[in-house]
Amino acid sequence: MPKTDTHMTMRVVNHIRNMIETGDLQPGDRIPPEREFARKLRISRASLRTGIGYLAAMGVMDVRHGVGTFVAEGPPEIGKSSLSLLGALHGFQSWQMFEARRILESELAALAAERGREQHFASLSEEVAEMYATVDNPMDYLIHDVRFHRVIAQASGNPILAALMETITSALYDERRKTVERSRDLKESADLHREIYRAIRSRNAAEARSVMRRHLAMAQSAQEVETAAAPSGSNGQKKPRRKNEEQ
Amino acid sequence: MPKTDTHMTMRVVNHIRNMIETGDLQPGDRIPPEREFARKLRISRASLRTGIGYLAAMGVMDVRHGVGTFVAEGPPEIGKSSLSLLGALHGFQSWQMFEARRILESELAALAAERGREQHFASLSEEVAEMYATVDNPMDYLIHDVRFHRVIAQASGNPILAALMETITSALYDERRKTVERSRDLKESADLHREIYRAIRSRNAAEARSVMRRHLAMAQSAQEVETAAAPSGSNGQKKPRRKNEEQ
DNA sequence: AATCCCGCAGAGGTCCGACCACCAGAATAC
DNA sequence: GTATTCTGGTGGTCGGACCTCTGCGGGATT
Repeated sequence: MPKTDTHMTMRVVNHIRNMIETGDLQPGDRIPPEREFARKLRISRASLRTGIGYLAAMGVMDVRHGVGTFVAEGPPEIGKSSLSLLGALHGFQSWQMFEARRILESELAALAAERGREQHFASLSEEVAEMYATVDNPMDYLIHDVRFHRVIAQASGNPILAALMETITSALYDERRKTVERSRDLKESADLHREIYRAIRSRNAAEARSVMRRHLAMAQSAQEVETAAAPSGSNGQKKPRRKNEEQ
Repeated sequence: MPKTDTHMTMRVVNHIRNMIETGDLQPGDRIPPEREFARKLRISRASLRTGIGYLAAMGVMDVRHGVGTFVAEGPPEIGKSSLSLLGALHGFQSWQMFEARRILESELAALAAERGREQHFASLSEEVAEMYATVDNPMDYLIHDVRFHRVIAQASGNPILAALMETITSALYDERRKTVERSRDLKESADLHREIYRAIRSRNAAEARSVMRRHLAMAQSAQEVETAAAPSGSNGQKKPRRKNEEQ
């Protein structure tokens, strides 16, 4: 992709990329209004917009109608929405997502045990408490469940891994939301989370990794059962016709 | 962000997403010409283009000037170029990328040992041979190095993990290309690759994982040395907070 | 004086219609 | 027969008109 040339869109992308790399632009900063910026870059507003659109699609820019265009803030997100699209496109299977998640999160938990700080432990503890408090309300439970895992990702001290995890998790989330109402063993799930929390807090990386693995394996089978019980097959897989393939 | 709402761009994205999910569109298929498609969707060509641009940025569509617009083919790629951008934006550090890579690839190697097929083993063997043949030509060596790892990803049987790995790898690749010329211990590197290959072929998952870890740890320190020897610091962190000015 | 509401200004969103650049295959020239 | 040119179709860029949304300030209301 190292073509600085033609393609207005790349010109815009590279220009902004430059501004970011030199520090002229930082997260939260606002870029000039489209009309003005376009004039400054000597390109049409339309072209500028395609470039901005490109960056926005990647989550690097945040465009707010009627307000302005900003450099994305907050935790980095990688192609969040794209995974589900790619999934539909290439027929990703549910077990593959779980496998990926299992690998990422178990290591994330181990890292969190090694590097986590008091503030993270506090958040984890709080989320666990909330989970116990909402075992009878799957919807609310799910929220704290997600947050718990997100805190672990932060505690790992590796934003890249955290971003990758978020990518997978958000793809699984929609699915999960549809079936969570049928969940039964939330108490058991909460217990496991508590175990994970304890392992991390006591800085026992191996234990944290192991329990996390167990938790996700259980979550996977639970999810499969709940999905199977669902009326219409909502996802998973379809094998229509493929033409030729291979690589 | 599952809103069918206004926003022409989302209308387009959802429409195409639908066509993909129902199987009307498959990898390699071509969508109608912009003018025609826009008419069919009752929107302007500009809006259609915005939506297509969005999908193209995520790697779901492949737009070819003068030819047409196609659904992406080949192995899925997640926000490939985005990671380096996000990296610049959030100050990802080199060690974080290596850590992520180490975690992903070691597990990938283990999976490959469990699920790899004869055809994968053959490719791996071939790449190893090529590596030995190019120990004196870093540039060429690098090509086979990358391919070797890619074959392992394929052999793992999990396209999601493969895509995640590709995301990280491509971000490291640029960096690598700049310093590879100074590499010295390619022979040693080739030996390690050979070890990995053997472990995978003998279906020794634990060994594959372990050697891969060792290999990547070594690659990391080599990279650090080579980078340090470089003239100007190319990455890492920057703190300037200057506004105004530009270009 | 404090509050509420409306309208303005500025930002992004959509559209149109013309024209440019590119690619592939057909028609033509050698 | 091969090389060259032409041509039709497709994406890419342009600019400039008009719409919609948001934030905010000033006037009307209480």
